Amino acid sequence: MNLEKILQDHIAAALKAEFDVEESNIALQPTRKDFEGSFTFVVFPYVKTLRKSPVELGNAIGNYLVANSGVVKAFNVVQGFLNISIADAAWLDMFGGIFKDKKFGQLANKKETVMVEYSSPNTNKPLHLGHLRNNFLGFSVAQILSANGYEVVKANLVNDRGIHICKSMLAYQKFGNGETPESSGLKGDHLVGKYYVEFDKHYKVEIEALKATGLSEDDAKKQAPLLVEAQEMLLKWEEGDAETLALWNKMNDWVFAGFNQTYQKMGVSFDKIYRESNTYLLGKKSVEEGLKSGVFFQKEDSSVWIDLTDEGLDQKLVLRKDGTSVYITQDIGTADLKYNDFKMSKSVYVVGNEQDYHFEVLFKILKKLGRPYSEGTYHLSYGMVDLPSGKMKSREGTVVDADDLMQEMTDTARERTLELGKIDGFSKEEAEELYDTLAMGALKYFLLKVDPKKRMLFNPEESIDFQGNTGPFIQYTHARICSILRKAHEQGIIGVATNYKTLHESEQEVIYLLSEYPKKLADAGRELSPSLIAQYAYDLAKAYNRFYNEVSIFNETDLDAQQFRIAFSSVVGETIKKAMALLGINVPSRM
RNA sequence: GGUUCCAUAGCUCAGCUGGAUAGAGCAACUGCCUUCUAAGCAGUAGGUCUCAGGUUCGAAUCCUGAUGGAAUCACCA
Repeated sequence: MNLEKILQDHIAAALKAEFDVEESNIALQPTRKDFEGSFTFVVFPYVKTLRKSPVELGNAIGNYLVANSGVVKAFNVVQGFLNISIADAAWLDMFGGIFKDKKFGQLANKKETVMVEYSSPNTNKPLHLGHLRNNFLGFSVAQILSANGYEVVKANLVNDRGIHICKSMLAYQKFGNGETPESSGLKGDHLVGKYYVEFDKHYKVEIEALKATGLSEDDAKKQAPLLVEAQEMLLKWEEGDAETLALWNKMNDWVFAGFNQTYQKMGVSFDKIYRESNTYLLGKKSVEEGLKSGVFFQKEDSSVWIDLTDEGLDQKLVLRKDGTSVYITQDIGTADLKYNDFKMSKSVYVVGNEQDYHFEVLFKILKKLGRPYSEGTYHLSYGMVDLPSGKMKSREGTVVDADDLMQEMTDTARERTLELGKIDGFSKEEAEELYDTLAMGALKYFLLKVDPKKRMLFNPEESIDFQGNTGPFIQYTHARICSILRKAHEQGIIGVATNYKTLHESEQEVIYLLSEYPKKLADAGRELSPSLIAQYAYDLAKAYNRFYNEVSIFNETDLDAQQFRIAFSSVVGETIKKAMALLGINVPSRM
């Protein structure tokens, strides 16, 4: 049982015993640094009802705690704030519990399945910085939910068909000259992306030419031969035309090979891949069903709609007049498919906030259709990654490519590491692995430490830091701890938690943070927010570094203190490792 | 124009269901490596929490309005 809970119970008991007040919700907060104490209880709310002064109240509760709780050493009352100091023995007792608990930080099995869908790339261009945020977020949220006791299914719904895919196919057919990843040395996804850009280039020329003949911009866009041809290609694809399918398969294979390489470097993975080429026809049945039950209605031109005006939204099309699907139609069908596959109680869609409206509509439709799983659907809507110049735009060449960025990070990590010159004993492979670990640590931490809901800024002119509130800072702390543990092992010093008596202030602060880990994990799971874990890992590393600087281990003459500090360091190291793993970040044992 | 979201130090970000003198990092400045890894530690400086009202013992946090910014409002996905 943690101290906070013990205190809350005793404060409730104190209120009952001293003032006959029933209070079930006792809110504690960490004591501000400028005051003596660890936890603070605010007594203001009771001043009015009990007609006592804040000081009187604080003293009464404080005295009760010292006399009865068994964990409170002292207290002070400043204005309406009761600051509570915890006895060292109680801290150490709690630490002992954490030290023994091999499964510390793994919450109880919830016996529920959650799906986290993330990544969801288009197979017509390579991944960029925005996708990195998406992938890191999705993977991390999956890890966090898993540690919260859920069975997690990581899903990826790949958008591998549609007019945009045909655009790159067409451009390749016309201008590709049989280029392959092998012949050009270009990664598959980049090669395909090149032809997507190529399409746009020629398309624009055609539009200008048509405009010169007097057509309006809109008409020119619709009538440009390349676009018409792409649309014809899409029809052929849907009809199953062999030649078109062969090209589609070939180019998709290239893209998937490229993506897999990128996913591997990113360190993300999936349990289930859905492809839109297999799901795009789903949902039509649901529309028919909804039409019968009156959830949808049909207009004169026979297109099908849903009226969401009573929900503060608009009317929304769910089936075209020619009977073909729109985006949301297949999403309805895919939602059913996923549920049939996994029967999950929650389904998280990690998709950018530009699609807020889409998901609002989708979830309302699922609810109106009476889907049993609709209550568990959640759009994890994350903010865009902006550049100083604003939004990334592929047409203006301002897109930050994922592969390039990861490579640059690795180069920077190599440079920094070699400058510091601390890895003399490393083999070439070990060194490369370290650069990779540090590079991805810096990048992932940078993207995950920010609240997912908020948009964030990335400045390509400034390299991502390796110092301060960063991934490498936390990784460094872990490496330091490993170094201590190696030395302790050499000297035959064993970690023992029980015999130590008097805590250094920095030790107490770290124990407090350790005890908060399960709560932080639960918070992060509830909020689906890796940033809470990132912040926690930083605070823990920071507090440990202070201890490291102020307290010696190997010069300590008291054996009990020494053994405690070894136990203590190993728990901090393990906790840092676990927290970072929740972010998808590895920690090195030397750097 | 309608809807939704955002605004905290020069810059990038924290700030939990309202609590004390609003916190980190970067950048600037000052100390600390003959001692467990200085990718570290300690310190200085930096704020009208966009603005104006309101709610109350108490507001960066809740409410209203204004200003500035973003997203979205396709028979695109």
